[in-house]
Amino acid sequence: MISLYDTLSGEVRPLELREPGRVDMYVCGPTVYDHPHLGHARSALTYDVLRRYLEWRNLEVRHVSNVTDIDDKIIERARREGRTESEVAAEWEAVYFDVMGRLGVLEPHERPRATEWVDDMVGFIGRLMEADAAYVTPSGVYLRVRDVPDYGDLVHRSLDDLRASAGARVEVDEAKEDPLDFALWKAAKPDEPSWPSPWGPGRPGWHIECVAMSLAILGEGFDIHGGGNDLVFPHHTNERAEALAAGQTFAGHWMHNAMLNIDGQKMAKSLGNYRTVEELLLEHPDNARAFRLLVLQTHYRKTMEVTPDLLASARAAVQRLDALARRLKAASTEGNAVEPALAECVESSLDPGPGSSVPHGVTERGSIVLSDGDLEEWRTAAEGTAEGFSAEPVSPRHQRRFCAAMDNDLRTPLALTEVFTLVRRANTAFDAASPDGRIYAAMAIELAKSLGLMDEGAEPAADSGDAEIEDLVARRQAARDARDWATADSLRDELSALGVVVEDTPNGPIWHRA
RNA sequence: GCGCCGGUGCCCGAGCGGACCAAGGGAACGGCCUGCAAAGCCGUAAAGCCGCGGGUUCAAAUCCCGCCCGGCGCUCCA
Repeated sequence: MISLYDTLSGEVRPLELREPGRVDMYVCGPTVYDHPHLGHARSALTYDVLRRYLEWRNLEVRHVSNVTDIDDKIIERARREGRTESEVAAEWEAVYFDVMGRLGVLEPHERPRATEWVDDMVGFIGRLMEADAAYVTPSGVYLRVRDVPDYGDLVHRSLDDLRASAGARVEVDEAKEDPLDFALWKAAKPDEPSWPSPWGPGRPGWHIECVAMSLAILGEGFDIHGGGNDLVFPHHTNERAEALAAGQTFAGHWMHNAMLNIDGQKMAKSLGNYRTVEELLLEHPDNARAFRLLVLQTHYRKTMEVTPDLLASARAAVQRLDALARRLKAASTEGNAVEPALAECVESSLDPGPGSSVPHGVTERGSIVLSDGDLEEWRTAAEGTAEGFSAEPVSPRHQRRFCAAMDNDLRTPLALTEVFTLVRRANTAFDAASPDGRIYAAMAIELAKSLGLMDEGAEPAADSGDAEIEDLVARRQAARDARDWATADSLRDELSALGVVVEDTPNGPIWHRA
């Protein structure tokens, strides 16, 4: 049973799926006109982790995320650069997905572009007009907010309250019936791209695209609608109003991630502490995973801090995971992956309890290296019957706690606790030359993978320098065997000059790039 | 002004009524391991009793009231 905080009801509620076994989620994506910043990254990572976890629990996820490729900012940039809006949007859309990909964010299954769905939006507005929920003014088509039942429910504010602050910052269009009414369709202005409509040429208002596309692609009552918490009002409130006014059932669950602070202050261009993801990635090769870890170490509904120190600390933690992965690899005799069997073990300890509507288990994952014997041992160990093993039932217990934490509104900081506890147990067991080491290590890595913390096709594949390095490592080992420390140390210096770190283990030396 | 969210050790950050837990990560220091390292493990005491002041309770970091401080939102915004 997986529960998530629902902004609308204001409480953590079980995720009731429209269709058992499948989760349909729509997440508000970027407006593509500039470099993606760390805030975009946090948001994308939040939903990436949700998706990965749901999939890891064997749910089929359909993840849709829009690309807003027409709006004021894009028009402005296009004008400034003397290009077309679609050129600007195409450029930044490519940058966005490239950057997110480098952060390990899985691509949404569908990423509809607003400009390709204008017909649907026009159709949707047409239905609102027919229902007399909207009206036309010289500047466009507006939704009549006062007729929408429970308009302010998502922000938990009354209509009067909202009305009181409406216009406080933005000039109110006198033609509107009510200051809260918002544009569904903006009448074309000179030199702006426009599309035809029954109300004259123009372009869609901000909110209509998400309603039209989410309902068209996922259908009524889809499971989760997500985005940053700055979208709760007005964006999501207005999307919801449009859907309600059209008589359509909208999202079942509203999910919002919190913002982030840089060096203790909100990140803003005006404060000069605006950080792009590209800068982050350039700074250090491990920053992609370090940032993900940082995101995971803070609950998604809480403002997170980003400072150079925190990033460095997260990098150290990530390296700890990598070190364990190397240890596991070195300790595994033959590289025969027996993945499905391990998955079975994992699944056996994932029992969500009676009455759960959520299927459980794990999807197939590659690259955990264990022998068949290990698995058998693990299984019996889990039953607490095998001699020489103490891993039981500790390992499954950590996993259960991990799932319990994740199931309870994605408490990733708590879930990580289990991962790192497993890491320590694994290392302790390895130190003691206990067979438990591989079990703990495999489990720790499996859990880390479910959060996207371990690179998928892990093995970076031998590159050209490897033969040379292997040779140096071997010669150093030979020198050590001959107790020729001077030679051994100078060879280690050579390796370190190549950016290679050697670690001596009971199973012989292993090395990795720093 | 209205609404919301936080204030826990050197830093980040769990815990949200009692137990194994004030978790986990990072930093620092000491020790073990090591030919030396790296990695790893172990330990760190009397000023962390959980922003401050009251209250509820047999029992509160956890609930209630007030106050102080910080952050965010109120149609640009992840």
